[in-house]
Amino acid sequence: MAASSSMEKSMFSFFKVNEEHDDQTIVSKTSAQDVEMGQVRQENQKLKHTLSMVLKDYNSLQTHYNDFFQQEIPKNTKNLVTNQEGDHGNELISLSLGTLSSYKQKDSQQKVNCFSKTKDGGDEQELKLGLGCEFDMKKDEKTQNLEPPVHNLKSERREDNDLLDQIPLKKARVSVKVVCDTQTMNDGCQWRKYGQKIAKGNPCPRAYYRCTVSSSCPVRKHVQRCAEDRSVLITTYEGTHNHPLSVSATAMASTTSAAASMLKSTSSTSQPGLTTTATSTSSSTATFSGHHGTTYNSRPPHQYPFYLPNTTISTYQSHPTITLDLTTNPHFYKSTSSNFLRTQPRFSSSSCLNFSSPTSSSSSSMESNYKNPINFSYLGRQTSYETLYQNPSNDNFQSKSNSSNHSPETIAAATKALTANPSFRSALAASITSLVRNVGGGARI
DNA sequence: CGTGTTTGACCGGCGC
DNA sequence: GCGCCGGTCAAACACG
Repeated sequence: MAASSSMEKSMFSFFKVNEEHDDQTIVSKTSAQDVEMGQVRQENQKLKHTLSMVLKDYNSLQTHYNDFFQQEIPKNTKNLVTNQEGDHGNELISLSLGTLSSYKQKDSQQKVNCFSKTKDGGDEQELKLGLGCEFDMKKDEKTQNLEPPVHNLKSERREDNDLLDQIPLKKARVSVKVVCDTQTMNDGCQWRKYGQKIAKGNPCPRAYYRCTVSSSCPVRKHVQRCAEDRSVLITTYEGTHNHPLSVSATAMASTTSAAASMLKSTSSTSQPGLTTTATSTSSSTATFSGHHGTTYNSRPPHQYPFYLPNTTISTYQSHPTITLDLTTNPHFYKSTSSNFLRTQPRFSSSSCLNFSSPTSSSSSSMESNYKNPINFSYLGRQTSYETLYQNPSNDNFQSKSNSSNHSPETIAAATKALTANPSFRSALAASITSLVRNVGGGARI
């Protein structure tokens, strides 16, 4: 016991000493921690300040962005309307954009390439990106002057446009072909069926729908199964939504808008050496096959301002119509990013159309494209090339862009060109929202 | 009862 | 002028 008590004493003294030492240590540590805390607080303040600055910059940029569109779109519209004067039959096409939303895969086992019926409550969130795309479907000579000619062959240009010019064009239509086993594909909009007809040459009835999101919305669509392949659903959109689109509705709006942009460009770009095979009277279609399964009408692919896979431009019943065939699996999308630049000399942001087909479960390449932001970035680069290529004032950059050396100036110039391209904005809206959705796994925008 | 669909009638554009 | 055809209307009907 004695030993134990002495041990206790020594232990006590030990702890006592240690305690005193600890007190001193604690005091010194506390002061050190105070200093450290002060530094952390200062850093925190700095970070807060930085964050507020970033937010401020972001808001400022957003404001400028909105202002830019508010100024740019009416300006373009004004020009186009002016160009329409004295040109009967021309109509202004306007497709407004919102954003994409989360689409849930209906059934991974199901080989259905259409939009899911699943409606996410979060999709009700209304966003307006304001990426309007308004244009004249048939540009006359005045309009042509608005865009710098790619080649100095105006006479040939007139020939090129004959196909479209000879036909008094009505509202443009965008037709989307998807493999879908449901009666209609869910594109996010609310539709009300108002009619059904058996169209000539197709035993399958054509159903007519109108948008019911807004009572005054003029947008129509008709849905019809393909005569050759009943699993293919052909949805044709016409008109402009005059109301904010739900997030989920924007996918198709973006797609159709970008496609319509392609139509615009089609009717305004010089195309030397054109060979057409237009035959019909009320409908005319001059078709050629481009690379990677791309089908264009009237113009060879290397001359086309836009490069859309499996896309057909035609006029039907005096309606310029662009058909997006999402039923096939173009190896366009399988191009590696490096090959992408080398082998696809003329792209446009519109090539991103398939971003808007997120529920594709049958097309792995499309899906991979959808999930791969790299492809998008290259598409964007190609867009910049296209824009600059059409702009003689950017010859300097054009030569730069042809090389593989991408200096900061080059990137800056590309960025400038990108933001100036309405088509890019269209695809950007679709792409960003798709990517965000994809990355976030259903994250809301 | 409100909302959406069905379906025959009707309209307008176009070709002959 | 007539017929064809695409597109729309609107009454009847179905459904929740």
